[in-house]
Amino acid sequence: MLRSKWGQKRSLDSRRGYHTGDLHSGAWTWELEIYTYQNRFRLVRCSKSCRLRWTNYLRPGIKRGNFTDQEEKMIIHLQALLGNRWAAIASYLPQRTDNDIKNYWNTHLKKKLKKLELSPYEDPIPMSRGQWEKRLQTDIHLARQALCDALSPEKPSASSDLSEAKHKPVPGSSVSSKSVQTLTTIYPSSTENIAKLLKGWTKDPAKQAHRTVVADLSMTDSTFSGGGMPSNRTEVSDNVFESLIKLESLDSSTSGFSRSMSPEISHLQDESRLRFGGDDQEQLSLLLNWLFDEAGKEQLCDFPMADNADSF
DNA sequence: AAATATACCAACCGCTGCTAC
DNA sequence: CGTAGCAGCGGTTGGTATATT
Repeated sequence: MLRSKWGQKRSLDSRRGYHTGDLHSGAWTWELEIYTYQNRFRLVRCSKSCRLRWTNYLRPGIKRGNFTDQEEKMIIHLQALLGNRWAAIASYLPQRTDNDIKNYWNTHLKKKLKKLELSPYEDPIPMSRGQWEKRLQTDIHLARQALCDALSPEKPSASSDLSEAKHKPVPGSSVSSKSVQTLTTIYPSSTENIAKLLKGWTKDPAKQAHRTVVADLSMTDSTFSGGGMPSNRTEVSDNVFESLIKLESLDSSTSGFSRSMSPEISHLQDESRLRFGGDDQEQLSLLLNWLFDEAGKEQLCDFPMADNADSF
């Protein structure tokens, strides 16, 4: 029988005398696999299939098997922040492929969350989906506010709101006064990250902006449909910032998360810390222009998410 | 033991963006 | 500027293993 797929299971491969693991450990080339399959089954794979096979299955360093609790939490958290952007989520789990994460989400986590209707943060006290969404939005609000303050030169008392927040923890929010302090400490590096990320954008703002729109339009969020998640360009861009901030916040609180953080992000952080050692305001002003002028239809500081959160 | 249902996940499909020409 | 080729992404499919009846 001519199989239409590479061989579904490792055990099946083994029964055929074909061990992907052997290829891993040896001097593997994907040409070898093409050769093997073509001679064994007389199949001709297109380059796309081969690339996919490589990136999702054969690439060295891919971790297989069950997801750990830590990984599971990260996926849930990142999915909430980034939506179904599996590639982006996978960048924070270097050993897992986007396909793996996507499958795991669709087959396990969706059901799990639906069944339990609990907070993905796994607080000691179970929380309903609505409560969890409210808390998430409040967290995002605080992070957004922090970013706004950090970026706004016209607001000398930049952290006033935040200082207030320190004294008045938002009910239901997981951002305690302690974590707010964490946010305070992570402003600079977050700003730097954003400026760094925008570095590419500044090369061709129109294109990058278009990409963002396209990316957002193609984004669907089954979990949070109608839950106040991003629905336009500005918000989705903000979401990236929020995720950065949030992730850094987590970084401060969970070393495991820090360890598994995307090497790219880590690199950006390191590099930007060096770059922004002085008064490199150019990047910052570009960022501000982008945030407040071009995308000024919806001001960053309007905090629409907060309004939504209040409506719960 | 056989039939059926369910779970899992590698691979497929269609789309978009980038690059080279 | 238009086009072809390629890479990457996310949704979906369908083959297989396992559980249940």
